[in-house]
Amino acid sequence: MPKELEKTYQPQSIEAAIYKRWERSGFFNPDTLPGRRTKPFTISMPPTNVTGELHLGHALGFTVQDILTRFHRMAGYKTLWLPGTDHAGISTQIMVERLLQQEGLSRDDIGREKFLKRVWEWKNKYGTRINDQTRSLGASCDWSREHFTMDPALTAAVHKAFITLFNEGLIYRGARIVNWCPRCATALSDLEVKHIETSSKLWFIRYPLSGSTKYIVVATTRPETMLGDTAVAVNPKDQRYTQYIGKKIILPIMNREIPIVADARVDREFGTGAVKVTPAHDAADYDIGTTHHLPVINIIGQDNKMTKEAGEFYGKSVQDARQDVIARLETEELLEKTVDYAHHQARCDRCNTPIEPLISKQWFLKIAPLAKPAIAAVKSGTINIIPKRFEKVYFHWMNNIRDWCISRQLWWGHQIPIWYCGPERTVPAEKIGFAGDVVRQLFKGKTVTYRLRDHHLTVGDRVAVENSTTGQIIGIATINKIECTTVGKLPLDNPMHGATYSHINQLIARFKVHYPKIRVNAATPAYIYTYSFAALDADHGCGATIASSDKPKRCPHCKQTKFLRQEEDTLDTWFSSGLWTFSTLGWPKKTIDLKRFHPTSVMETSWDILFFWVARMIMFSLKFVKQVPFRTVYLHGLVLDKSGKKMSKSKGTGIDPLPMAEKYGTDAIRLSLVLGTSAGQDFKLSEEKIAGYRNFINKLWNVARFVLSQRTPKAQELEIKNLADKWIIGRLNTLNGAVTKNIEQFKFSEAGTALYEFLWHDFADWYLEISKVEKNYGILRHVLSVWLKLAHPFIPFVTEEIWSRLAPAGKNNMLIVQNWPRAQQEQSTLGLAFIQQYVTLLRNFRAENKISASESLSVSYWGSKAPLIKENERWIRPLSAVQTMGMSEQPQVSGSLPGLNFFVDYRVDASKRKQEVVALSSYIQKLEAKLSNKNFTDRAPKEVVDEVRSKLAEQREKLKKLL
RNA sequence: GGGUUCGUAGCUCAGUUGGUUAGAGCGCCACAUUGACAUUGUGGAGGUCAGAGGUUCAACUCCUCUCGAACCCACCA
Repeated sequence: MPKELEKTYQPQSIEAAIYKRWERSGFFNPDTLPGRRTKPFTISMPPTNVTGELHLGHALGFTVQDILTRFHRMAGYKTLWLPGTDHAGISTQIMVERLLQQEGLSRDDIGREKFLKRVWEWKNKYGTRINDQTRSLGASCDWSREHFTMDPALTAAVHKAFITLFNEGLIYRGARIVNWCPRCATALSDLEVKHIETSSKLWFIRYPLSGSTKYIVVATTRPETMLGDTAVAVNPKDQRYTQYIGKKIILPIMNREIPIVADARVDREFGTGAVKVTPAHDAADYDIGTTHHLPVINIIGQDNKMTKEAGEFYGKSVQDARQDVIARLETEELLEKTVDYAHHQARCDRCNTPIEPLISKQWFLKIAPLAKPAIAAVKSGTINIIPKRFEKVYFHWMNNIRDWCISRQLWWGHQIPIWYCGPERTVPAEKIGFAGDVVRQLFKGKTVTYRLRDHHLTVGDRVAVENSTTGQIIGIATINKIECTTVGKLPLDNPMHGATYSHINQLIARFKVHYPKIRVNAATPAYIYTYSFAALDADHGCGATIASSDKPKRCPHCKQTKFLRQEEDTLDTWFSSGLWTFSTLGWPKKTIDLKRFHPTSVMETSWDILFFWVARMIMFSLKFVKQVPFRTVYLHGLVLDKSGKKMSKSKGTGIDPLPMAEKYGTDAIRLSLVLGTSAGQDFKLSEEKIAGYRNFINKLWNVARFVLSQRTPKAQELEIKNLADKWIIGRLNTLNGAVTKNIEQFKFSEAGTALYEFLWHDFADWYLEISKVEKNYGILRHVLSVWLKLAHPFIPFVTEEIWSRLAPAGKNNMLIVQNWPRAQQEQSTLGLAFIQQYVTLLRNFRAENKISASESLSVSYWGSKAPLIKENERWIRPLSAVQTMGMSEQPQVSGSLPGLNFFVDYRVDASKRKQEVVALSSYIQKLEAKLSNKNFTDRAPKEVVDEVRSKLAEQREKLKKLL
């Protein structure tokens, strides 16, 4: 005998024990699920960042995923929900850096190895905590298959992916302008940069024309970058400036002569129509600089300080340099004016530091070739995105995608599986998918042509120098001068900067061996870059770049061992999570799991990582396993605080899910996250809402208490004995169908709301009350048990607990593995619906006439439906709080329904009745107007017209009785 | 600059392919209450569905515009 239930539901004492029972049962694991299951259902849990603790967004995601998982498990699928955590490179590193900061240390103080040890300690602590929290939210995921993005198996997958892409020439290394976060001291991808509206100023600076007293005025938000200007650009169609195109300007302060170039990208409307061009520190200027072959002068270093190139400002912070430059310009009367200006400033997504665009050597992934099939997969419907409107956003982003900077100068992450043979990290890569550079080099007084295995080199880079005729590495040298001249067209589609015609044939011959896919194209302009080297280091590696997971035994090219050194950069954290759906199933090994569970069924995550993650998974999965990673993407909205802002722990506006779960129960939290919300739509959540669902859970608890308090012989369980039985079974069937359909269509709110309405209103308010009279407790118990199954995906804890007391015990008799109910035959619910209206009218009568409860009422009723009332009088009386009731015709009418009149023996307030007459008349008028409209009767469907007709007749009859 | 979402009862939000006198929860008002449940029950008040046009027999729902709010993307210095 189950011990008696507490008067109110106490989640705290129940949840942990139930979770433990589930976990021990093995039901989370598809391999140990009972029953014959052939069709797989897989969800790959978005790996939780090990940065800290869970927030409500996680709780929402887990809830939706758990609903889907539990539903499919009960519906007979071989169900796998695979959990895991993400190392979250930059975010976690920041957390640990902050921790160190409290100890007065920086990561450089303790070094890479010790720092990583600290991060692992962090990861172990928070990874465990997060998994515990995930358990406490009821997630029915298979912990035996749990993964972490830096597990050895997943690291192997990352290496495999990187090396494959590298060998195919899709990954390359080059010096490009990138988003540099000075605080994190790393490059970032475009996605990791947020644009925040900032009020700033626009400075108008005079640039004197060379050999003239005239000047051109340029406008800038960053006056300090003028030190690195190498041109002024104007729109070629701008009448104001056409005469100056090709002329020179003397750059103030630096006194450097720079050209005026024409470029269509310059907006004539903005500022003065003339733009200062700083290729080294602005992405747009970088592009202009590339077009016009402008020199690139780095005046800002990675430490956010001015470089030697900044002359007298060397060593100053960017902010100080700005003030000093402005002051200098003012004293030289070159500052025309300053105006207030609001613009969007680029900031680091993680630490909010303003981004400094810098040229630095990074690894990039050519992503357009991967994007193409990924676009097709969504376009063809192989992948479905819910809600659909996000498909548009996806297409827009994918169609405009730019190469992805995948290297990070972080310590926490997957170290790039690249090995260099040589002492310097600037030694360029060999197999990088483009032809490379051939340079004429002035060295030791002789002109020799060498080949460099990279382009976009800058002064100060140390490079491996190879004799391109013999292929022999001569040494490692430092570039101290670069010049550029244009020579004409080259026959290769990749920019072969600096190739001379005499070497092209040799090169093609060479590259045909290494890069059989290289294509020939006659339209590429070529330039000769002449690099001068300061010194040659004879003790060197061969400069080869080797892609390898482990340290190679020796350099495959020069066979030396002593110069091998791994690339120090790590990969963007999203590179590894992009492999998540298949790396966690064993890829690159051909595992049974991979075959069975991939593609996964549903990807459930929040819309704000559509690009970061979802898009990348689609691209990588198509690339590496030739399958979509998932069939459906369900995007949930963001949980907002009361004021409609994204919840933030630092601002204290967040609701922490775990104390809430402690206070109100996990089931209540889950309902509050899923009910009244819709896919992709952000929503506000308040504690009051959670409390409301706690009340519902308690209501359920008490319903169960009542049901359990009644003895029921098993045999009579499904015997429909009366009108109410018929009705509740009918309603239950409808509910069953609706819940099933709505979950299948990802309409969780509708499914949950239907469950809520049924339990509280149909079942508790009506059926349960009736059953106190009718005492058909078999049906009562049956309905509750079916309802528990239907509701289990939403509120697993309380349903499992009640189930354990309702059903015979036994491992396989846990609710979590019960078969999903199938809707039974339809039952007519009309009879009871009619009585409900009657009861409501009577209750209404008492309330509106302010008849106190103690006063007893006597009611007579008659009409064609009267026998129906007569049959059920025994429970209608208590429900309507009428003491005496009988079938007999009366001269007066207190109220009526179609086929039923009733009279209450009580003096009533006449004004109430008057109000009702007015309302009824106006409604009747409305219906009449509708029917007298010939257009309506002719064109509207017959059913609609008939409905209006019968309604009108009904209302007219009602009115007649009232008068 | 391009794009998206939202504007429905005091508050938080539902509203499926256009057809019910527009719904729920919370709050409010009135009444009830010792046996499933005060984390309760019964009843009620409260909305010209942001505004203006249009399409239609019929518009909260479709179209256009306007006004508010939020967000995403983008190299206007």
